[in-house]
Amino acid sequence: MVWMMSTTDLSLTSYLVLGLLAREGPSTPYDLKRHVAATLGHFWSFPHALLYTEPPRLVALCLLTETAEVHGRRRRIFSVTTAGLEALRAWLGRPSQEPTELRDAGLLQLFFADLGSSQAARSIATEQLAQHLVRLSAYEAEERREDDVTLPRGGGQTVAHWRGRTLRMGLLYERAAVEFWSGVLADEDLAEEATDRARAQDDGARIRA
Amino acid sequence: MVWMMSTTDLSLTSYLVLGLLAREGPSTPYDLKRHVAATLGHFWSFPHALLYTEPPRLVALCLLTETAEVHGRRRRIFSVTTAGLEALRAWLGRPSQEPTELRDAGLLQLFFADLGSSQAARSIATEQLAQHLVRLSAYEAEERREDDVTLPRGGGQTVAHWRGRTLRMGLLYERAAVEFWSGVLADEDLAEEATDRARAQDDGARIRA
DNA sequence: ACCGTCATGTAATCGGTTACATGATTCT
DNA sequence: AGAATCATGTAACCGATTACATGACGGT
Repeated sequence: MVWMMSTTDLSLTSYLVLGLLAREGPSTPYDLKRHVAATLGHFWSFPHALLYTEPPRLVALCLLTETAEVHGRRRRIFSVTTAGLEALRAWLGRPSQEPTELRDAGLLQLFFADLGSSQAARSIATEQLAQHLVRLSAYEAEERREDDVTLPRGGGQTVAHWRGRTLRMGLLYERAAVEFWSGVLADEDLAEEATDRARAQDDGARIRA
Repeated sequence: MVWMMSTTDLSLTSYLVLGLLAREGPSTPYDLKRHVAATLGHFWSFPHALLYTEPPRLVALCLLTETAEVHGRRRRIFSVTTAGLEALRAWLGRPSQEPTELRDAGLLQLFFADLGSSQAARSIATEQLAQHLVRLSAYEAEERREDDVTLPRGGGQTVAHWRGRTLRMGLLYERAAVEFWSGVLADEDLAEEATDRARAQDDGARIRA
């Protein structure tokens, strides 16, 4: 078999678009946007502009085709071509080895908290903990809803499995985050107690002197 | 107090550079690179080129100063200015609300695994699990080393706390990831068993017919 | 002296983000 | 009819990634 040109291999965004179109069939960028928002979008931001600009790129590579609507909202509808499907499958056949990219502004702030005010770490951790708790409970609510829909089917968990999985990864991450930030807060409390004690002792010494 | 121009607020990379310089004192981009590699770099990639191009940007904003070395390797040494420190502190005083960005190629592949071969999910999960196990044990080893260094000091955990923290977040994340991917593999095993059983039954029926 | 790796930097490209802008629908 | 939101798109900027390229240093 002749080896396919690697088409300067595609970005993860490309595969996202390719995959969604393969699964959902012909869609508009707005459709893509909604699907993303409901799944990966929870912890991996894909600004809507991306989902408008990426498909045309893929059309240029012959991995998609475009159908323009004539009246009403002249939206652009995209579909995968055979080549597109092939590219997607080829990618799926090569398990990725790239490490996870975990970018978190709060974590960066905590990392430098010692350079800020004495309360910096505490306030950062408080904020982060609050945020993660909110997201965690949102996920848990979504999970319950999902269960309600899925369980009645009984047995075969073949349908909408992918959806539950991103949900589950999000859940596990948020739990880890909550644990982490709680730990930070606890540490801070300990540290504060310690300095309080030290100060008290110091004051005592000063008074005695 | 007159409110500082927001200096078209800075990117996270800017704060990384600002913070490292504030903590470590005057450094070359290469110094920065090493510090990053030993801490955040584990799960947040900062290509070295960034650490060479970002400081000049900050110099232009008067947040850093540059000292050029004359002979030997004419390296560029950067230091924070008072304005730089101020910007850093101001940022630390505003706890971030941006959500975590969790970008993972493996997760994306899993999300679309149903569109690939029947073995796709399994091989993706196997690969990911292996990767995460490696990183997890690397973190654990590093944690032990860290403890060896830290514990003897006894009492006050004021030193090198930041380092342990990124380590800890990495650890918790990797544990979550290992749990996740193990779960995926288990699911796949169940699913395969089910289809095997179904096929066996089917074969049986065919033979009896 | 040579080789390998460490160290240092620059340039070009390209994808992602922000910002802008406007057209449809729906609801009141 | 008007407001609000949904839906749709474009363009410019800028940061990040890649690739290239070379200089110093340490060991043999």
